[in-house]
Amino acid sequence: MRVDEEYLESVLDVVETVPRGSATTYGDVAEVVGRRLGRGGPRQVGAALRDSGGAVPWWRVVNAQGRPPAHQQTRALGLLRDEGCPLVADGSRVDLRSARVDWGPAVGLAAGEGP
DNA sequence: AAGGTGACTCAGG
DNA sequence: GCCTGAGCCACCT
Repeated sequence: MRVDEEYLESVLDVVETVPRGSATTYGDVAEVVGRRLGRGGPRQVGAALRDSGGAVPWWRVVNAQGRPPAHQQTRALGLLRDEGCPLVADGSRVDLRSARVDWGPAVGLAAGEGP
């Protein structure tokens, strides 16, 4: 499945803002992008990142359990560990309680970001 | 038009 | 913690 250009761009935009050493979830990205475009969901975010081909720090985007995508799991966890992102004790997943970026209720609606 | 698919999520057992 | 099933959205046969 592919996503259209506009959606892809928005997703990349948001993911690029995730600072080194933290992470976010597909659901959160979907919420912010959805706020701007009024469409999409977590699955669309996944599709967008898949299509983006590494143009953004995709490894900072994990699922609701703090687990990176199955295909790139080892790779992602390694990168996250290297950049100092908080992981759980066994390093198998991100500790979202401390690593998760908290996007305020208005992120994505700031002037110049919306349609 | 109809059914399949997936880098998702949530509730249940 | 792991597995299931239902819900989900947009694209692809």
